[in-house]
Amino acid sequence: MITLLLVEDDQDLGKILKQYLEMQGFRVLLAGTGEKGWTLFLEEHPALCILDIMLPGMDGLSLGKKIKQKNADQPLLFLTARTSKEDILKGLKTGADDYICKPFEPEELVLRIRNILRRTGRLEPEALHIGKFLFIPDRLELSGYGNTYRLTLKESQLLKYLLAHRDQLLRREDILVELWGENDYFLGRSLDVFISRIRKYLKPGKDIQLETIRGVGYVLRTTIDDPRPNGRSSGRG
Amino acid sequence: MITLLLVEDDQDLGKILKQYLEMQGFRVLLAGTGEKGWTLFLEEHPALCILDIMLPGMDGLSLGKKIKQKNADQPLLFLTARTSKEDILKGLKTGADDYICKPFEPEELVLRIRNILRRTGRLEPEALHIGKFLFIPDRLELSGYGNTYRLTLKESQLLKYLLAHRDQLLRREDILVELWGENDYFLGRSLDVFISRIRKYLKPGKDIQLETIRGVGYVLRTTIDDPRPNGRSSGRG
DNA sequence: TCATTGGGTTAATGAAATGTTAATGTCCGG
DNA sequence: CCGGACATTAACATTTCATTAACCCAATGA
Repeated sequence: MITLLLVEDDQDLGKILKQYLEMQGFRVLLAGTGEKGWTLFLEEHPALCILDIMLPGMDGLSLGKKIKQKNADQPLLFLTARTSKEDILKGLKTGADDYICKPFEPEELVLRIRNILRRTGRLEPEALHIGKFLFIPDRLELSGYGNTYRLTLKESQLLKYLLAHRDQLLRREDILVELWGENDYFLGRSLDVFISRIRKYLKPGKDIQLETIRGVGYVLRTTIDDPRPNGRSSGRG
Repeated sequence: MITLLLVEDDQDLGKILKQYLEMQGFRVLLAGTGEKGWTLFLEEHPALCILDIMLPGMDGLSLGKKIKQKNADQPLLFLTARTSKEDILKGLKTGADDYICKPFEPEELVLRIRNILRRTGRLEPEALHIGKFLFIPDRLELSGYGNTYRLTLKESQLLKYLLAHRDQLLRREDILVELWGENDYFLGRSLDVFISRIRKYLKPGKDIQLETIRGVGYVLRTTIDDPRPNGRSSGRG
């Protein structure tokens, strides 16, 4: 199991984050001060340190510097208030590490954590098969038939969602709510555009059908992954 | 039948919710503490866990975390009070999960429950038997005698309506009002067309008659009403 | 028997849904 | 301020499918 070190002096925030991250399958060490964080770092060698910048005593940046001196490759992720000085933010950006401004969505935090872990080779990227394609959502990469496409974020999200529900009839409304958060006419057209693009990518895969169910939504079917003996005839003669 | 686990320490609220959800056709396990909830989760593998965050002893988040560790795909729905940490709790919405703030309308809760179950594919699609055919309205699929037909939305709605009233004499007018919202001469002809199509689909089923009652309407009769070829073992998990 | 009426069936039609490509807007880093 | 990347919106093309029309037969009743 992957161990994270979280150094955060706000008790409530710290506990909630800890629980949330644990729910996502990480092991989380929580420290309330920079000093405690340093000790835990030495003892446990966490895969990633998440450091709040504003800390009583040793602040997050100092702790980060100390950690880097001990282990230059140690991945760090800083939590910072939005009001921080621009130069600090710049400094954080240019370094090899990531940072995230409070207040943030835990979802986003988890995304960044996974990204860092993957970049630094501590987490295997999720790889999904679609017929003869290989899709790595975290890298926004779809490869197969001699090509590798770099998908955009939305393309990737849509493909992932379709794939997570293969052979299910997905109502347009559900897709819209899941990916866009709401459902109106123009978003609907947007969905059409993305469906179109995904079809273009998947075109070489003759065993993959992204079918339209008029008035309802879409179904993604793959023959290779779900080999059914036979007997699917079209409805209309 | 779909099983839900509800962990809620408020006895009254718990009972009311349980009854309401049972009225909606769910099987509901009610636990008053996190510990009891954990036991029930292990024993019953519910399709969805509904967890109050504020619980004596093991709180909802901790329980959720424990459940996720056991089964990362387990859908969760949190009940939460509208507190200062609202912005953080907002982040609990991730993937299969959702949250709802107290106080809430039971209808809204049911809506969210159904959404999650549908998204995660745990809501068994309604499957209806017609002679030797199997009809799944949610998928617009009618299969039997070696074929699977993809029905259109209207075809599907009509078939569903007929089936819901098998062996009853359905007046043309009633069908029209139910499916089209009104009743005029041309809609009547439209109905004729759809009846014709449905008869075509059902043709191989000699034990199925969609009879015309001239001047009144139709009756759908099936000789084999409740097909139990090898006992009723639910093919799904 | 024929006349009449309700319904059956098939094909043509047109509106709405969707597909597709291009233009526009927006954000972000330099 | 500019340029690139990308989502969104617009504009136009295409497809699907309910409706409508047309023509048929079957039942009813005088």
